[in-house]
This record gives sequence, structure tokens and C-alpha cells, in this order.
Amino acid sequence: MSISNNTIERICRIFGYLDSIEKEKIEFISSSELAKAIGATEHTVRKDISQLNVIGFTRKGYEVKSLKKELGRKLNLDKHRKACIVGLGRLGTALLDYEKFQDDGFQIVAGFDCSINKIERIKSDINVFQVNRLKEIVKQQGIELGIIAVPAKSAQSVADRLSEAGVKGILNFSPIKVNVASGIIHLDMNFTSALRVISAQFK
Amino acid sequence: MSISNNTIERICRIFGYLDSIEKEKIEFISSSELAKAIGATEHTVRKDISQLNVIGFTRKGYEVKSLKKELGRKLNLDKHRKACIVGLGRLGTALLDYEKFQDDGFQIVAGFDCSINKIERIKSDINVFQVNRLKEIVKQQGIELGIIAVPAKSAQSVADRLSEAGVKGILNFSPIKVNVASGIIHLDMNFTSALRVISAQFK
DNA sequence: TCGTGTGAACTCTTTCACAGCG
DNA sequence: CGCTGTGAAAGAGTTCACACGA
Repeated sequence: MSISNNTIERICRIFGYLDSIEKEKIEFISSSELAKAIGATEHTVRKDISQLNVIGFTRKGYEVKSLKKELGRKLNLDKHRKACIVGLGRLGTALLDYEKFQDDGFQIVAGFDCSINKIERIKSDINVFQVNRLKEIVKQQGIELGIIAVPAKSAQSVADRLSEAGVKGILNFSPIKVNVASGIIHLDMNFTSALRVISAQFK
Repeated sequence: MSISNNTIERICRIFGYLDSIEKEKIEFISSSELAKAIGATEHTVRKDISQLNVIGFTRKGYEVKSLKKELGRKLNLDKHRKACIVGLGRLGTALLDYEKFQDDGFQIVAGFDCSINKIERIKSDINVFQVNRLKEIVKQQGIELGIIAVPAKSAQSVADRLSEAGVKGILNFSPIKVNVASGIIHLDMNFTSALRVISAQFK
């Protein structure tokens, strides 16, 4: 039986939480604490975890280290992955230096933009290139993830370029939905839509 | 009967899409075209729209202008809303000047940070303040939405401040889940979690 | 004919309830 | 006891199927 998207999302949030408490040397955690941390019910958390055939300890909860390891193993979250950012405007450059990605096992190894001027002006530890070198660099560096931070009108063409270059996943920050070949995993993060979803629930 | 969260999300995406094609002077659109644009099935789109008691025209689809107007009215998306950003690091300042918000009816009217130095350095059309003036400015300006762009360790205290200041909704870009009083709508946008959700589906 | 509107069928998720175990 | 693990029940959400109207 395959794992549902909701379950995957919750497990990823749990994984992130485990990562943060592992550093605080917390050894055991119960399903109800996990539930509170990620905003779900304890039943759902237990169900999610049991679906992955990971087991806890009666009366003590789950052992943080081994739970994290197991969840990571089952969902392939334990590998370091390389990513690149396309579009080096305000948002793109902010993401380029977002240290959290590094901490969490995602290494931004390249930035791309179509404007040569912009590329020359950027001061970052990360290498930046013109977008026509995208395929070359993706192949050469083994980049698995592409992050789109260009305006709406170029987003689809960037998505096409990334697909063609061979990335396995795309995180899209542009305000349009991009279409990609099946087989490439993608996720749209639309800021305006998020604000609308919030506003729609007012009062 | 209340409207489900999934439906709200899809309607918000539809609303955004309608907004973009309205500018292109497209008059009618079918459920299947909408479905494609937002990544859903045409059945779901029709169901969602009919739940809001909005009607289309047989054989022609929905009239773009009136559909947008109706969806906007039902979900309160037709009002301009004021927002503020707390945390003026790379991400915060990028969001401060994210023109899309303005186009889409969300006006960023203030930025906050705890560092005076940072505040003095920022050059933006938007007014920036020290975070201890948050409540004052939120009240004075009638700000309904707070956007959190601070690091994990200060995110919860910022959420508390925003709640206390009286915002109705919070969009959280920090990597931890924040807890807010029920009645305040909030949504967490966790970039790392998004990359993990994508990676978990690889191969 | 083509595309909407909607009850009904179906499928997927979540919640419940309780057995099991230290 | 307290907390996990899991089949079963309940609840949501999605898809289907077809009536309807231009």
C-alpha cells in the first residue's frame, strides 16, 4: 500500500521536529507530543508512523534518534541533496543564502539568472551562472532539486529547462502553477494564495 | 455545511488564475480548463464552485469576470488588506518589496525588526520600525495580517506579539510551527519541509 | 452536442477503541 | 498504569453518472 501525501507531509514535519529536539538531547517522545508539535492528533501520528513499520517503546514513546533515523530511511530524507536556484532577484538571492537549507541537508550549489549584470553584482559564497549554462552545471554537479524564483512569465520556461536538465524535483516560488513531465516531483509555493487562504477564513 | 480547507485552497488558486486571465480579456472558461490550471480534476472544480452557489453557463463554461467576483465575494477575497512583515533579514526584506502582494490586494504597510541598525540601513518605500512599536502600528494602521520572517528561536514570541496586537491572520515563514490562539488563522510555510516532501517522492 | 450541476457511489483519511506490553 | 499498534467505524473528499439547458 502506498503512502498518502498527507502522511508524507506530516512525516516530513515530524522529521524536522525530531531533528530540532535531537540537538536538545531529548531521548524519548510520545505520539501526543509529536502531534502537538506538528499540529495533528496523536491517533494520526501513530497511524502515520505505524504505516512505515517503525515501532516505539511501550510506556516511553518513541526513541528520538531511532525514530528519526527510521523515518529518514523510509522516506529517503537521510541523504544530502544538491539544489540550485533559478532567478536571482530579491527572493532568489535571499534563498541563495538561506542557511537553514544547509543545516537541513539541502546544499545550494548554484544560482542562475538571465541577466549578466545581476550575476556580476551578486556577492555570495555560492557560484552564480547565466541560465544558459543550467543543463551543463546541473549535470556536472549532480543537482537533484531546482528552485524557481523568477517572475510568472518566465516560470514555465524555467521549469522546462530544469526538467530537461534532469532535476528530479522542483520547488516553485513563482505565482503561477507550472506543469512538468510526470516523474518529476514538483510543489508550488504561492505566497499570495497563502494569504488568500488565510483571509478566506477570517471572522 | 461548511467549506472544507481543500476547497478553500483550490478556490483561492482558481481566484488567482481568473485574475491573471481576466487581464488577457478571456471571457469564458470551462471547468476542465480551470482544473488544468490549478492541478485538479474538472469534477472537483465544478463541485467546489457549486458549493458556493455560483452558476456557470451551459456550453460556454463560467464567465470569468462574474465567477471571479462571486468567488471573491463568498470568500472575502475582494477586500484590500493590510499586512506587515516582522523580521527584516534577507527573506523579510525580499518580501517587503514583493510587488505581487500589492497587485493581488495585499498591501504591506510596515516592516519590523528588533535591530535598530538593520532598520536604519534598509532602503524601501515601506516604513520600517522597531518591533516594540508593533502593537501601536498594527492598531493605528488597521493591519490584519502578520508575516513572520524571523529565525526559529524568535518565531513564537513574534507570533504572540502579533496576536496580542490584534492581527487576524499570520503567515509564518520561520522553520518552526507556531501556536496561536484559536480565532487567529495561521499557516506555516516551511521551505525545508517542502524540499523534504519533494525528496520523499523521488524515484 | 457540449459543458454545467448534483445526488449517489466510491475511495481515501481520520478517529475510535481496545488489545498488548513493559 | 501509560503509551503504542492496529483493525474497525466514522467521516471527508473525490469521482462518477446522468439530467438539464442553450
